[in-house]
Parts: sequence; structure tokens; C-alpha cells
Amino acid sequence: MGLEEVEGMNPLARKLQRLGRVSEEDVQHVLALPAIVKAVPTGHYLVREGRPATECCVLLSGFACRHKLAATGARQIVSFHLPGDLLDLQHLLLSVADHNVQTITEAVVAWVPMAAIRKLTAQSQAISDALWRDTLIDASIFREWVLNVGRRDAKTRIAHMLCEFAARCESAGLGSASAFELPMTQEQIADATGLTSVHVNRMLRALEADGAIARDRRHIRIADWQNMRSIADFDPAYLHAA
Amino acid sequence: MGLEEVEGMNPLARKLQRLGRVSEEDVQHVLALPAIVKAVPTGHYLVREGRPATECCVLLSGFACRHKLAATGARQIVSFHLPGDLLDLQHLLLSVADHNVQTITEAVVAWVPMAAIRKLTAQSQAISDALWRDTLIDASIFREWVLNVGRRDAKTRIAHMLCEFAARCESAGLGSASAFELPMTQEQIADATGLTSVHVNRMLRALEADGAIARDRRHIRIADWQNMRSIADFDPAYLHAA
DNA sequence: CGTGACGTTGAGAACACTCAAAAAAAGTGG
DNA sequence: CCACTTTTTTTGAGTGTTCTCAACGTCACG
Repeated sequence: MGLEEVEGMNPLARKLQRLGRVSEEDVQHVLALPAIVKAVPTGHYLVREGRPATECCVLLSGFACRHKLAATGARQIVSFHLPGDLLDLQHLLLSVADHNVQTITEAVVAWVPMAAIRKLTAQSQAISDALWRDTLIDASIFREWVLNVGRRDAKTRIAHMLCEFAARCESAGLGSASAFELPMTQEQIADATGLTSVHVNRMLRALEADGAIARDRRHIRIADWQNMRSIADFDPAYLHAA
Repeated sequence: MGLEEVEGMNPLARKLQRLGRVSEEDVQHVLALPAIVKAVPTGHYLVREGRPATECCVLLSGFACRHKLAATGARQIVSFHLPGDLLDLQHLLLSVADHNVQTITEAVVAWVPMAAIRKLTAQSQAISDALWRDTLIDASIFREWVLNVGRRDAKTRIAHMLCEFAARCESAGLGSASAFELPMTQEQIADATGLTSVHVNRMLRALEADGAIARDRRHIRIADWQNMRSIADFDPAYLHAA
């Protein structure tokens, strides 16, 4: 089964179109890449630190996170991933993985041989640019996370993470930024923000008490987005979405 | 004055050779790029957040840092840069800067028009790969910084920063990793590690008291590198230097 | 209806922060 | 080269945000 046979609007095609001036023909070339599509369960490792990668994993549905471990065993999530995301473009040019990628929900992924992608990037400047641009946007998000974890207090930090997730979901066509479902546990939010799950819990309730968000289970509503932006110190410029 | 006229072994040429299979001819093409070389003082801004960038800045001598500001005014340094580093390759494909770049010492920089670089990357796959690879390594370092700031305690965090800086200096040919000069103030170390300068001072003295490092002003000696690696939780794999 | 994962709450401890001030070093100008 | 200023480093005392440990509640699922 190939990428072009994925049901519904292909999230990868959508993402490519967002990334730049990629022609319809180029998108077709990408979707024609040889791929093995698989359904994987929650918690499944897609990339392992220290392992060489010869295939590129595309997330077609579900959510994933990228994480690293400290010597103490503490885990730091360095990014979350949505349908359409290319999960290891790094390995197009870096031979060994420096982090793990793991699903946080059930997911459907496509495995594409690196060699096939390299061939395509050599042929099409537009595709090469789009993929490079994608890795640059990832890097921009990492920079923002360094700031988030390094210089914001717990409440702001969590609010920022929520804003970013909401904005990215909306821009990926997964629904509205003002009402969405969180796929991650509070412990995963903790690992992403450099806090403990206990403190994440307290701060989520504090955000709720402040009226910044409304919660029902994992469902989040942001009634006043301008207010939330200000509480979260969130300026979406770093997402380079436009 | 062009890049090829820089005195001594050109740090950019050295870096390109480290980045991949770039032929002597390709290196010459890079050095032949039109460039305006300038000496700039300490604290000079090379890139400003929010500004579009049409030129790429190459650091030829001296040191620089990349930083972002939180709404509270707190500053987070997200990376340090050494001679040979390309300071805004991001802007090859992202039109607006999402962070600042500022010198932390006197420096000499070369300004190269983006258009000229784009032309070169379109012509040579090897150069394009080398530059893309450089941005991917930057991203890997950002990921490590998220972990460093998010999940390591203050002493480990500072030790890690020192190890990284030492390793990068050595690999850039600026001297030995076991004895080097720090170009940054303790306040800048604080901004890079998400701490206060007061606490950085205490932790540096603690590292000294532990025998992990020896200091004289900004000069650092690491007698037992294996010990320091272990204290710092430092594994250089993420630098993808090999 | 049991079991395990996830979320919630409380009490006490700790790591890092704030404020403040002095000492040392590095620039600056006469 | 010395007096002066500014920046950087160092030290102390008290505070607070976040952590740790521990327990209990709740929900999903078999």
C-alpha cells in the first residue's frame, strides 16, 4: 500500500502545500514514493536514539512525541507531532538518531526509504526546499522550547505549550484552536515543560480557575484567545506558518 | 574584500570540510561568494527578531550568541557560535527572523547575499547537503539544550554547557577541550542555562571545589575529562561531529 | 467488578531565586 | 601610568516556586 492510497485528504500533501510553492505535480511525486503503511499502538517507538535510520517515518494519523533521556532517567519531550509530520527528516543527512520518537496515541505511519526521498530532493528544488524548510521550522520550535523551559514560570510554560499545540492543530486542519482535544497525559505535558506531573495538574487547575481555559477531561476550550495568548506569552511568529 | 582573502586558514572552509564530502572545488566556490567583511564590537546585533534577512552572516572570528526574550524581559540564549559558523542559514528559507543574534566578543563577520548562496546550493548538491546538514546539527543541539534546561539540575546543566563549548571549540580547531578560554560572562552562562548569574557563580565554584574544573578568570581547565563527562551527563553524539 | 492508568490533593523539603552589598577586574580618559 | 568608572564576580541572608513523597479518587477497559 502506497501513500497515495491513504483515505481522505492526505495530511502529508496538505503539509507540503503549506510549506511552500510545491506544484501539484511535485506533490504527486511525493505521494508516489514507495511506502509501507502501518498501524501502530500507543507507546510504540518509531525512532530509537543511537540507531541508524534508513527509512523516514511519516505520521498519517495519531500523535507522537520526540524525547531524550537524562542520566538520572528523567525524560524530556522536545516536540510533539501531528498527522502530516515527517518524523525523521534529520536522518536524511545525519546517520545516527540522537533522540527517540514514540507514539502517544494509536497511529498510522508510512515508512519511506531515505534513498527514495534523496532521489526526489535531488530532482526537485521545490521539494528539497519544502523539506529543508520543514526542518528549519522544527528548529525554530526547538528554540522557542528552550526559552519556554528556561525562562517562563510553570503556569506560563504550560499555557504556552497549549497555545502552540492548538495553533499547530488548527493549521494542520485538525479543528479549531479554541476547542480541541489534548492527546497527551499530564505526565507527558510535564516531560515537555520540564515540570512534574503533580505541578502540571495544579497549574492546569490554576489556568482553569483564572478563566484562561475550560477543561472537560482532555478537552480544552479557550474562550478568550487574546487573553490566553497574553497569559501564555505566545506569539505564533516562530511557527512560520504563513 | 571577499571571503577568500581572510587571513589564515579560513574557518568557513574548515567547517565545510567537516560537514561532509565537499570537494576542494566546491569549497572554492563558497569562498568566492560575494561578501562584505566587517569588524564589529562586543554586543553588536547581527540578526534582529522580526526583521527580514536578505544576507547571511558568517562569523570569521570572535563569538556570538542567539537569544530570545520572554515577555517578562528575561533573556534566553539558545546557542553560542564560534568562528566558521553560519549565523542565519535559517533565513535561506524562512523570511523573518524569530530570534536575535548578538556578538559576545569583538568579532569579524562576512555578509553574503542570500541569493548568491541559493544559487550555489541549486548548483551543487554537495554544498546544499553540507548546509542543510549544518542546520540539522544546530537543531540537534537545540534539542539537547531543551533537555539540559528542562531536566538537569544547575550544576550538571552548567557542566554540560562547558563540555559542549569545549568540544565544539576543539572540533573547530580553536584549541584543546581540556584547557580553553570562556568568551562569555557568568550572566550569559545564566541566560544560556536558564539560571541566575548568582547561582551560576555558586555552581562554578562548586564544580571547582569538586575538582571537576580549575579556573583562572575565564580560563577553564578540565583535568579529568572522563570525570567531567560523567558529572555533566555529556555524550557528544548529538554534535554529529564525526 | 477488578485492575491499571491517570488525575487530584496535602504536607513538608529543597533547589534556585531575590535583594543587597562588597570585592575584584576590566575599561576609560586625563 | 594612574584615578576613575563600569562591568563582572563573589558572598550572605531570607524567600518562594517547584519538587518529593504519599495517598486517594476517578475513569476506561477487560
